[in-house]
Amino acid sequence: MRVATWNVNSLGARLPRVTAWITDHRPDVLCIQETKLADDKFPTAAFSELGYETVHHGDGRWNGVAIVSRLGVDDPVRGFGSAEDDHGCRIIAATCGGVRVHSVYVPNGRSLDNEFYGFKLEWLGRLRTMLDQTCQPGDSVTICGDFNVAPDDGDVWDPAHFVGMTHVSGPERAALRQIEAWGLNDVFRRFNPPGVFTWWDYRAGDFHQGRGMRIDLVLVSDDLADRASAAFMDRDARKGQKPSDHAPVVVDFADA
DNA sequence: ATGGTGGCCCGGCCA
Repeated sequence: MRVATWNVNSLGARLPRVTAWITDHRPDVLCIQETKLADDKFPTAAFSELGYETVHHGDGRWNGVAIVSRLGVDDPVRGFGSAEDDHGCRIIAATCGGVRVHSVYVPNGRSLDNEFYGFKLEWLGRLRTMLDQTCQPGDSVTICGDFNVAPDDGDVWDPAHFVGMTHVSGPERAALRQIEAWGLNDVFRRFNPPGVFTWWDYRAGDFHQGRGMRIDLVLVSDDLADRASAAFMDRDARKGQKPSDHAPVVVDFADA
């Protein structure tokens, strides 16, 4: 099974690149973030033509998350599955080939003194609570998406540059560890050294200068972690005309 | 350097 995650920064602007990428890499499941589409504008047909089913959770201009799967999209849940607001369509779940898949777009947080930083920490806490309430230890589970947190200093181009900023702060990293402590593994690092990034600011030539961060993660339960056979970031997808500012992350699993 | 670029959709927000 091949699982991928990609923050496309507007599926409307990126659809040709996304369908071409799917054709080239044939993921079984692709989690998409920042579709920036309302549900009624989601390009279902473009994916069904490629053999994929989809579920989407979006209300228009901001955020929006989707799961694209050729292993089914059973029991979809939009948002946190409760009355709690997910702060603008930032999480969707579905079961794909027996694996409970979550596509997440964690709030950015803006800055440590901004109220949105508090929302970010709350949101990460709610993600852990949702796991406790909807998944059982022993289930096959993955949470894929743009976490807007770099797990450790090897995941940013210059730790000194980020002192006092979001994405690297202690509380964010602690909240991420609390999610992993449910029983999830950041398997990418097993196959890649520090300094392999997934996001580069559009500005100032950051991509070409190597000034990036690894904030797009594929977290998997122990059974999946045991079967992980490869993990890579597709740098080519960040190149060329009209790229997203994120590259896709791909993890392969041997059959059970 | 409070810059820079890109997406939304047309003035300003968001990343």
